[in-house]
Amino acid sequence: MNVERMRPGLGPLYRQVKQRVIRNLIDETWKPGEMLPSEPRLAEAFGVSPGTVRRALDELVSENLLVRQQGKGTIVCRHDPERSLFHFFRLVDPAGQRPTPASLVLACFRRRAEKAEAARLSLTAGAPVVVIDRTRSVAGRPLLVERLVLPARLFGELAQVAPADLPNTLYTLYEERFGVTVYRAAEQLTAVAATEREAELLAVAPGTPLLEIDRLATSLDGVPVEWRLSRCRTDVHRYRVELV
Amino acid sequence: MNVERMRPGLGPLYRQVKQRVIRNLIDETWKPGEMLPSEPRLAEAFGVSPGTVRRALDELVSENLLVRQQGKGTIVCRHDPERSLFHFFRLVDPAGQRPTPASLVLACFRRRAEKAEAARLSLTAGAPVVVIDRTRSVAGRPLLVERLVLPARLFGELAQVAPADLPNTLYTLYEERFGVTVYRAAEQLTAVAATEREAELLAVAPGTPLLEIDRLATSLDGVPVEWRLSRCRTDVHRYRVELV
DNA sequence: TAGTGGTCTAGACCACTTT
DNA sequence: AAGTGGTCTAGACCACTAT
Repeated sequence: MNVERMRPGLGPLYRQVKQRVIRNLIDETWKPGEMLPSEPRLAEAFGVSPGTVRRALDELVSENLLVRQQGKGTIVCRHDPERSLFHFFRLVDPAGQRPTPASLVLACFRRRAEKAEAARLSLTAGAPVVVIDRTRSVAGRPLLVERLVLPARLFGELAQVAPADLPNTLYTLYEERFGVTVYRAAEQLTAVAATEREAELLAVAPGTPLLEIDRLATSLDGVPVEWRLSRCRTDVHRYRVELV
Repeated sequence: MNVERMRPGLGPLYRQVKQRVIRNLIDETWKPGEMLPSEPRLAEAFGVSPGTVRRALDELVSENLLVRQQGKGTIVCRHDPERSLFHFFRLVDPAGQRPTPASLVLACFRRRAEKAEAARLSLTAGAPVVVIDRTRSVAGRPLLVERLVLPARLFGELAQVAPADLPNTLYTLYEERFGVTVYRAAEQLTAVAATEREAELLAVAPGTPLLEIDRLATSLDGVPVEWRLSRCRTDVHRYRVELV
């Protein structure tokens, strides 16, 4: 086909195809869980060869945005409850297994962003945010306490949800209810001492060392959508990372 | 070529090619820093098409075992001091920059493995190991204290090296002196309280929360080659992870 | 100029799923 | 039987590096 048509110096053709696919994911032309057109069909639609489409999809699969199913087709990744946990939750038990924590929402309300929050979420000072405080437990034992801060522009109605109705795996909710797909996150870990309140919530002595996880999650288009600050007991569970 | 010749049900052809390349890396047919034969040459040698070789090399590049240099060729990754740090060292300063820590070796000796050490390194009970205790500092300020345990079978002579001669980036030494390439590691993080000795070495109060990093490093052939237990101050530096 | 990796195309055959 | 992704091949042209 006519290569010139697609390439005003924007790099390799397969990356342009990849970006067009991502755009279709952002505007929900193809929604999570849905199937994409077949590779030959996409190739024709984009005016490139099947091999080029394949390479674009390869990258998207390796970035966990798509899943291939041999003989069936390619579908848009979904934040099923399992995936949500398996993908971003890095705490494992002594046997290396991921636990299934249960949430207890302590508070869920709307207010203006504090300075640090606005900075972290790239919001203007004082922009409205939704704040969620909760604890998560495994087998009845408290594991962590955390605060989530979200831009109200994206998640405004969240503050009206009854705390008890907030699901355990929020990313599924973000996706199904607000059309926001979290697909990348950066975490920063430090060791801190438990405050009085944290100690009480986690059933440990004040001053106990806790693992603080500071996570900033971004959506498909690179916009920060959630700031999450967790403090975890690590007497049983540990944070696991594979370095390649 | 004759596909049957290479495939007794061992999976895709390009993975068999990949394994053959890895074997050549293990037995040092191609050493770190050296250049591989060109892709057409490899294709001929392996009796497959260039595209298949390319796909095998693609995976090895994405696993950081090879580096491509357009117009020149493909070389075997080397644990340069920078790479060594950039690749496995996850602590960053407040600006997100990786520091260049300086090492101070406290001890380096040989003894029999303790039970936990043998288990972790897949050694028989009481097998000889080399133990290194050291601290690492940034800008004169202590950052972490750590103990490394290595199988003496692989690193026997290490115990005879004068502590002052041990380089800052050990993985370079492992590779150049002992032919051991570390290419994968798993880390487990917990929060712990500083002991008296750690507090002294790190210039903090006893009981200060520290980030404990438990790292098991494995070589090309999947054998554990180093167990490293670090305890870090996180008042300035933080452990950073990207979740994709 | 020759050789290398980087990209793109085109078409074959296989394994799997669906109808 | 038809359609899908998975693999493998073959050859074109480009960008870069060395000489």
